[in-house]
Amino acid sequence: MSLIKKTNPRVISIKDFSSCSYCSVRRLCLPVSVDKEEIDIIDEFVEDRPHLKKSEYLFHAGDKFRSLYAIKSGAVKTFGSTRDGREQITGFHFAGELIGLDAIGNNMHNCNAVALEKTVICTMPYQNIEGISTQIPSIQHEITRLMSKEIRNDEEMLMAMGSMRAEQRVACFLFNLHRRLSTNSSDALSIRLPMTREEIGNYLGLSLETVSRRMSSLQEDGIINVENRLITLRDIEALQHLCN
Amino acid sequence: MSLIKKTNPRVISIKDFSSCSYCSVRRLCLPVSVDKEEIDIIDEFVEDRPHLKKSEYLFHAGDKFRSLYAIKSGAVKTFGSTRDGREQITGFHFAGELIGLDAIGNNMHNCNAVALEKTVICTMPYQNIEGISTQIPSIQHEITRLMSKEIRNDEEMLMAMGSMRAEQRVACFLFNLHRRLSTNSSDALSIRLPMTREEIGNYLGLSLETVSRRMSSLQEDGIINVENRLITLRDIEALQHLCN
DNA sequence: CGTATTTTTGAGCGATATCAACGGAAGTGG
DNA sequence: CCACTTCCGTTGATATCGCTCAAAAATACG
Repeated sequence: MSLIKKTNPRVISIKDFSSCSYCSVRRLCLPVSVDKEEIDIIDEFVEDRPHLKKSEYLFHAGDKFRSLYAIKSGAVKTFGSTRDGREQITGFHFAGELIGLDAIGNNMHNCNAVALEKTVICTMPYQNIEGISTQIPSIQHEITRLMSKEIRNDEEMLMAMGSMRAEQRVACFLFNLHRRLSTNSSDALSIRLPMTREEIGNYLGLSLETVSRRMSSLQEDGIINVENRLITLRDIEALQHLCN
Repeated sequence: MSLIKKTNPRVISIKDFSSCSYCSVRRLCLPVSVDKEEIDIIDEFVEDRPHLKKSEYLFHAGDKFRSLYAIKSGAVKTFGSTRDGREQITGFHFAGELIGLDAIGNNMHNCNAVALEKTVICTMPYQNIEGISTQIPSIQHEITRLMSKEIRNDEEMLMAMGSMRAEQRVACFLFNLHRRLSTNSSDALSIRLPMTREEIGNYLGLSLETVSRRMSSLQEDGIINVENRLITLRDIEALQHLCN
């Protein structure tokens, strides 16, 4: 491939810009601990990169598990449905994050995944991943690491839900977003929320009104600025302190 | 090993009764999808089987991650500490269940694990597991499956915490125990709780008084019987219905 | 048998949910 | 680009669930 690149850079550059090598979130994604040549192998097993519009489903609960999905850009929510029809959001996911790991266990997706905004997805068929793992052992290790991290995240969230009051939950939620959206090069001091207050409340176990009220009080305390969906962090120390 | 067994059965039988082959929870544990000869290999990498008394630690948060632990008998709680010193329980674990999976990611235990009663543990050094995975590929797959299952569990719990009222949470908690403690051969209609009301409340995000009250009301409704720590399920249908 | 721990039950209070109304933003179709 | 509609966010008033405090009963433990 790199050979072709030299001889015909114009055509190839189109593929390149969607490839892992040129992906802006590569350092957060599966090929994190993989060297240059190996990325091409990973690239090959990325099946396609569908563009989702807002509210489009990536997968439904009950779907057969075929692939893991990496978010190239945009944002996704995952949620289950209670029998009485209401949805319960279990996570928000951003660029560089992998979803579908919870489906490996029983070969079936256990939640729904919906784009919160225009989103680009890298589809990675799990069979290919398992095959590739023999060639690149670090991939298996990386998957294990990511799963372990997800368990940790969920359990952190459980701890929060068990012991925190509304204001703490909201603060914790925002601080968590801050951490996840910050990169080596930039601190995410302004966050444009891709989800509604209702979705935040659903996720945090609060009513949408309480989310709104607690955001207002965090603003009054000079910790954040709220301007519709644009949240500006004014005192990160204080925010972090609320999270313990 | 099976050779020695024939020549000197008396000595070996002692080892056997603690070995995986003879373990009563084998079908729930790591060697679930492994055939006879392979079990001996697994047996070999089980380092030791410490007996924990009530309140003894299996590991502390911050400990270097060395091993996964399977519970042979007894019960364990895992919990983290908030900065203000209180503990937040993230899970209860019973015979046949594996703990420590969340530590693989950052090579460090992220929570504490304490025996709730007399408990026997199988210590499985992770290095050995990784090594053995090349010999028994199904082991790696099994670990992945178990991690995925834990993610699913945690997310189910998150859904519960986000949307359920106190009575539902308690009902859900009991039904979950029922499922986990039931085996092919027996339905766990009577459950002897190894944890206090306070620990249940901590786990469910409720006060110990509320746990007690909601158990009483479930009893009044004829759904369960409460006799100190012995819970008898009288109407499992109704219990399950509350969980939704 | 006595002490400590755990559990139950009651009373009052506080945090958060629910209900309601309004204003603003965003999307839609002309 | 504007008018219309729908969705979203804020704020206020009231209701309710679950917490805290308190005390006593039941159980476990040495």
